[in-house]
Amino acid sequence: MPVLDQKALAPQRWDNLRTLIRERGVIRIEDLCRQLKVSPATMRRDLDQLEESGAIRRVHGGAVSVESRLEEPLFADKASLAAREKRRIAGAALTFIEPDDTIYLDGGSTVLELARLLRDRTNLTVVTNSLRAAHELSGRGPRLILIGGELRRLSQTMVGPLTRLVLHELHLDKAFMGTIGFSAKEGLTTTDPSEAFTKETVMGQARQVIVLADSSKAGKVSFASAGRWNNVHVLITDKHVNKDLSKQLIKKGIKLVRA
Amino acid sequence: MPVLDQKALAPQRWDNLRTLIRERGVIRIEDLCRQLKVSPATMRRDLDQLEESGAIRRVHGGAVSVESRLEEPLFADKASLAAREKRRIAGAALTFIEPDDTIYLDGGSTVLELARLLRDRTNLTVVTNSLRAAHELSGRGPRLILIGGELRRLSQTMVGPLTRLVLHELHLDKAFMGTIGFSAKEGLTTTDPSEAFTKETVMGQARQVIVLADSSKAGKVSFASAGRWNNVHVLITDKHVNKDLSKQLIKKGIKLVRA
DNA sequence: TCATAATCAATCAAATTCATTCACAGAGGA
DNA sequence: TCCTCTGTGAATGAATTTGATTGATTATGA
Repeated sequence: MPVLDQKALAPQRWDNLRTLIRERGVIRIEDLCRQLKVSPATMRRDLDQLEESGAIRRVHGGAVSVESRLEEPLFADKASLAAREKRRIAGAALTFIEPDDTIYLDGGSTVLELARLLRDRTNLTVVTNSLRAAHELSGRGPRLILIGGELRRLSQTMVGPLTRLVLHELHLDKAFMGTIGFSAKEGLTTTDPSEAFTKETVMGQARQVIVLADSSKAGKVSFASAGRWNNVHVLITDKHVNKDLSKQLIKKGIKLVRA
Repeated sequence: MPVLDQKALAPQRWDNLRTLIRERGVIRIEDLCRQLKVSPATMRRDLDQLEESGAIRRVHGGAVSVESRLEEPLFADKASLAAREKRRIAGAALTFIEPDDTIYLDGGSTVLELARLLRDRTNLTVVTNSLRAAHELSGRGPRLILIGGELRRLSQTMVGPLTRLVLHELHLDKAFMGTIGFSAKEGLTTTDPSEAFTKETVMGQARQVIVLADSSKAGKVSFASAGRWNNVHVLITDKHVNKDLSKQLIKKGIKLVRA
């Protein structure tokens, strides 16, 4: 990399910036400032631009290139933010579970937290399409029934038309559902139509439908509709959820729990 | 691994963490702190993040990689006993698999070895009732379909009447079956009637049935009948199997493979 | 079973990094 | 010349990350 002894124009700098970050995978702002001879403020502005264009991802203290294996967008950043909220929400969900219930556990990290809290319960039947929830309860815990289906690797859940077969044979007291997004108008939405199909089948099959979703999901609308509010009985979320949205949901007859 | 005395950015630390844990299988927090030069508090926070993303699993005192299944000592012991034979048998089974096949993988440690050998195959559909096999292929590999059913914890398989539903919808080119025991007279036997029911359903559904069983299973008769020889096409076992038994089986029309 | 030691989660304070605002400099146009 | 516009650097308070401390929880061995 050539050392610049002359102030470079902005587009040149961006080019060098891209190269530097791609080469090193990850680099801290301090180093970039030294190499490109600009102030931290300017560097941050540059990085903002590049992130906007999708070439890099900013992290606290520096930037990582999107090609690098350090970049792990899947669950990591999302989950870390709201991990505690998720546990709180899962805890609140526990109060809905009664002895000898048959409950359904959907995919998603919030519901997974609920699964973890059920490891010592034995007077319970858990039905699930989540491989991760199943794994969590595979050693000990409630009676466990997996619905069949095709594995969707991204979510580690079983989805698609095959899931209908087992579900139609079962009676579910309560279904605990996750979601990618929820909004007053569109209801629950998710990214994958097969996933959505299975969610709707479950919700049609359960006596009580309880949605677990932290406030980061609020207002989000994703690709596939996965259930309207008239099929939902309870929404458990956190305190940061919009007041306006809350009111609208309560008016729709949803019981709202803020954990 | 880059040796910088400069403080590493969080994503770098996470990457090193993932590598360390994957390499060693298990590692305690204390060691991680020393290696990555951070406080235990930070390390715990990092581990929480990685667990949330599914990359690792936390245990008291440290972390284990999700690949290494140290949590099931019972199963591990069994697997190590005749591990080499099992791998040889699984390797021999590979030759029966053709591109674009739809195959069934039963429970048991020998069939699990076969699953491991399929991690890089994508032109394949795998149907299974084994949670372990599913876990083995959950990250990448063939299209994966799980049949539903109740989890039998001892074998980590889905069994019982519910399994029939999905199976009846599918056409299986080859079924690779495990067993507790096999004998010329009684055929395949297993300990649990529900398990036996599912095995028989599968064998009725598959065009070709291939049994994988090392010689320690030979002559054993267990509680529940899980299939007679006229439903079996191939038996893959090892060289130590009794000559007399071999002859009897060949006479029954079984193709015998000694791996 | 109990006691002990190790480990953990929660909280706080310090340090670092960040976003925002403002002022300044130079380029180009009227 | 004056004005505006853009890009830059500096300064501020806000936010994030980190390590230390605490009391609680969990494993281990007698």
